[in-house]
Amino acid sequence: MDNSNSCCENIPDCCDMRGLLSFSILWLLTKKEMYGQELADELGKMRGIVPNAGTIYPALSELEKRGLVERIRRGRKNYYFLTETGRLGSIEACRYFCTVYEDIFKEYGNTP
Amino acid sequence: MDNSNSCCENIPDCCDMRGLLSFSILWLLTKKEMYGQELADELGKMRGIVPNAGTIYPALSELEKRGLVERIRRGRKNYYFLTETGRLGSIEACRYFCTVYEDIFKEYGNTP
DNA sequence: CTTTATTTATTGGATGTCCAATAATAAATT
DNA sequence: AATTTATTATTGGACATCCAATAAATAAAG
Repeated sequence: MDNSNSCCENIPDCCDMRGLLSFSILWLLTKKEMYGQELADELGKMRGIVPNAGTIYPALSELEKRGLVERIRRGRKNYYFLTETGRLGSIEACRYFCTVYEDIFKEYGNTP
Repeated sequence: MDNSNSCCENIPDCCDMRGLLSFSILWLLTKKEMYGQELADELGKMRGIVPNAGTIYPALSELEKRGLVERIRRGRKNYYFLTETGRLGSIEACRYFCTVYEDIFKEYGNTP
């Protein structure tokens, strides 16, 4: 089984890169509605590791509980999509995120 | 007391923005060596919240234990600086970070 | 020398993220 | 109908990050 990451360089082992899961989910959902596994796969493309079911479903439930996402069932899939609160919240969070890590991106990002 | 953040917009409440503390510390230490409170203040400038002593000192101890930072005492201050491993690790982590969140930065970052 | 301020440090509790393991449900296939 | 596959879901344990509260050690100020 190929465990290499299609998207990014090796995952660093020098420090913990956990966090920002809910943030990333909200951002992905600004692009299109997705069901659980689809979201997990997209997160895998971003980060190089596909989050486990025990990681993603509790996060989705929490976001739903907070009124940031809703779901609709189609066949056996639960499609998640942003509420208006979730969409506004994601924009706010993305702006904050970019301000916080701006300098790191200027230094290491590929800005063509 | 002015608790407003000098650097960034309001901290979002839609999702958890925790994580990446050790990553941020390592990055700050690529700029200059710093003592604990100085690091906490710099993190405050970045993120809008100054991390508590109970947050930052355990993180520094862990980084030291892993051989990523060392410290030298001057007066009552412990100055932390990167080891060679820490410097290389930080670069690796920054590259990974920028790849993972590239699209968010393209969308929300201020790229003049 | 005594007091004050700075800096470092620890404890305890909360929460989010992480995985492995297990299971339940529902659609598709045989 | 029975089996297989896809998808959702939960449990339990680990760890990083977060704060409030408390304290100790050291330098500076009086």
